[in-house]
Amino acid sequence: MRKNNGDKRELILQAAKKVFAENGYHQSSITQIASVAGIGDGTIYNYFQNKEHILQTLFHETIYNQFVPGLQQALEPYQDARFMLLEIVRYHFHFFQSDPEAARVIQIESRQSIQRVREAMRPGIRSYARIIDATINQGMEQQLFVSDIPVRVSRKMIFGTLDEIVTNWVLSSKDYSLLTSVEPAFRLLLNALTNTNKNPFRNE
Amino acid sequence: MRKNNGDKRELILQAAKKVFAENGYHQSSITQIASVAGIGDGTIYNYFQNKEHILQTLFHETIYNQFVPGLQQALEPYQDARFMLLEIVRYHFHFFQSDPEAARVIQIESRQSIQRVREAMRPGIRSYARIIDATINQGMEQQLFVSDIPVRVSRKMIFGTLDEIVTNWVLSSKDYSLLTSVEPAFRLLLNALTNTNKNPFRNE
Amino acid sequence: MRKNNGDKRELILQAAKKVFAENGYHQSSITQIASVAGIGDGTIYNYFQNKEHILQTLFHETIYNQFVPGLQQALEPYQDARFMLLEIVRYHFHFFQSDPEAARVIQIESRQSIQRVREAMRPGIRSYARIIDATINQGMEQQLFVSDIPVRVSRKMIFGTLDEIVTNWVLSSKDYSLLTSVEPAFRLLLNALTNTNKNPFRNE
Amino acid sequence: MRKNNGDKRELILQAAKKVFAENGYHQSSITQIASVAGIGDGTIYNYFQNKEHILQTLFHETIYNQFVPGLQQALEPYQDARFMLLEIVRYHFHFFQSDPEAARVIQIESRQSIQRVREAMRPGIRSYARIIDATINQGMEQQLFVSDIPVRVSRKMIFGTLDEIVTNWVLSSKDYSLLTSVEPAFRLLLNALTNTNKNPFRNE
DNA sequence: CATGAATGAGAGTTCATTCAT
DNA sequence: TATGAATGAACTCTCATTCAT
Repeated sequence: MRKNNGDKRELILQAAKKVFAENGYHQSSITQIASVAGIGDGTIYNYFQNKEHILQTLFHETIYNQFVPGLQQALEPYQDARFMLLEIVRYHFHFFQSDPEAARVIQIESRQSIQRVREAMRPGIRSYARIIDATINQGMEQQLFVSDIPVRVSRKMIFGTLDEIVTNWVLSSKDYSLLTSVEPAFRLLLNALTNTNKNPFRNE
Repeated sequence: MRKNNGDKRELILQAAKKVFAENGYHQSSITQIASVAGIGDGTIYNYFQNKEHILQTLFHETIYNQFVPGLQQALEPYQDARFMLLEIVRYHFHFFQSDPEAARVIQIESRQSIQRVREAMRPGIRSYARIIDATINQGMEQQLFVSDIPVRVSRKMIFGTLDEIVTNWVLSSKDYSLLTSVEPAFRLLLNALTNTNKNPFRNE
Repeated sequence: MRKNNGDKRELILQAAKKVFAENGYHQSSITQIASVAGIGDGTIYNYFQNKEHILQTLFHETIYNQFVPGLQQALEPYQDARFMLLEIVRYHFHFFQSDPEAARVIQIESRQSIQRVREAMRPGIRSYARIIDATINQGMEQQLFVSDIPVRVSRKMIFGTLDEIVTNWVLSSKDYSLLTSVEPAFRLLLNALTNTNKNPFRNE
Repeated sequence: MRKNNGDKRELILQAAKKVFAENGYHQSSITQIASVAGIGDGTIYNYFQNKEHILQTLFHETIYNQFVPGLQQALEPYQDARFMLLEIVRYHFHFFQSDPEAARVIQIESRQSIQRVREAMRPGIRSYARIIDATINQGMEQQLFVSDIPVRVSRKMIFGTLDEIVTNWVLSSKDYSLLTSVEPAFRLLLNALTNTNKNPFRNE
């Protein structure tokens, strides 16, 4: 049975993920991707408008179609914002650890200054942001989290922290498990969000 | 009297910063940089080995020669780790706010998958990391900061948070001041490092 | 049906031969070659790794694949080393006369100081040298040629003489036939190799 | 005392000889030559019109001003054309052996297909040719040399043979003395010019 | 005369994209 | 739909030559 279109499209995406992860977007050529996919160069253009479009799609499908839905599902069981935060941390690390190539492409290659690539990233990023925001808001409603910090800033802290830890891991030899960072990262973030210090410079 | 090397070299770096910030490294050409600098293409090669070398130098000079020394000086007056943390936050935001082009290049272009570029960044990044680590350690010695979180993780949180906030600002229309984020970001980070949730899931 | 590789490759080689013959290797550009071949610049790189490789191939194909096999065939009928020497002279002049562009490239451009080019020529040159050496040895076995001169030196005389005559012709207006030199050159070389003078400085 | 013009001109020529011999004409840069000469790039243009002109001059001075006069002087004592031929062989090999860098430039680098370079070579070559021709003519008048071969062809044999031997030596590791070739080369050439094979294919 | 920083034309080469098959 | 040879714009980089000092 001949491969259907869906398969071939996916084939190209997987090949591109591999090649981008290995060499970087600008150092990768269409010929390389086609070669890894075992197809002709021209065939790629039946499925993607251009090279840039592959990267856009790769990002969009990974974040918007995989990461975010998976996270939503993973959060469903929880009500307590603290548990939800823990799950976000765990899920984030787990996701990228289980697909290091995707991690590399997302963390490194998508940070291109190409405007169109950034725009393709936006819906996925925004969905993720909304989930984090909802969690923070819920924590505030549950009077578990500080309420005098703009949600936006808290969210950037959460995302920035997770992102930084993953990026460091991606660029390392990856000989340690990302999951060992779940606990300390969670505790830091929970600390940050938990309201107790009225006067930060108190000397009690 | 002839322009000395320092002048011309600096001229090229400034032009490159501008062009890289506007178009991104890979989308920038030597001809563009030369044109902005008001010099001939070939002149650039009297001062830099190649295009990559310009980017490397830009990073190194900005982080290692400007950012880090400035931060060290800014931290000198302080003893209390909490004040030092505040100064780190303030300085970080202030630095990039006052040179948005540098910010763009540092925040975005540094995410290159070119190994040599990453390596050129390393000394600067590591110096910065050492300063943050020293601050955290000092806070722990002063029994101000929690001591049961690996310094490495705390540092990544701090850096990741600041980085994320700056990146968002850089990619935005920049119509708000980064300095408005000093307070909330500091409070979050201080909370993270000072709060103690012995039992994070307690329901008191 | 699409042109096959052989055609396009040959097309490029012929164009390069023409252009190199006219301007010399270093004064020839890829664009000129492509233009003469009636193809795009980039196409050349589908068949040759780089400009140097074209020159190497040109040498190799001309000497190793054309000149030497043709000479071997031409020598087959002969047993007497003197007839073989005559045929070498005749064939050498005939070959280059019938392809003056090849002659020019071989005679002039081969004097490149580029090591890789020299190395590409070696197999062809060595094959030719072996044929000449075999002829000389045969003449000595047949007691027709002097046996107290190193074969190596005799071969250099033969090759040097033919080469010099061709080079002069190539650089001239080529308004005379190389073949007029067959007889005198042959007679000189045969004289040189024929053993009769015991005392070179005799005054008989 | 400051170096006078003659010195500096000579300095440049010597530097160029060295650099050309080492890297080849096209692979050598003005900057390299200036550097070896210990002067500024621009200074070279006070003494030579351009890079090509240096090569032309180098050739001209070496052959026309050094090689040829030296040969004329070396030939003076001799009357017998055979001794003159011997001296030509000896002198030719001696000259290039004692200045291998000159040899390399003359044998290899001057064989460029640049028309103007070839033209600059002509007077020197022609002078040398005239000396060889005179020697051959003298030998014929003295009834020592065969008179039924065009002088032009004999001269090409002589020059081609010597040239080929020197070229091979230049391109070799030069671990043998060129002078070992004096005797066999001379004997071959003398044979060529003196033997008489009225019927070359006789079976006596 | 001497300098060497500045120049810019021109080189070789790459590679995303097209399109005839 | 699949192909991959062909393309040529665009790139980085070199270096002979100039000229203000």
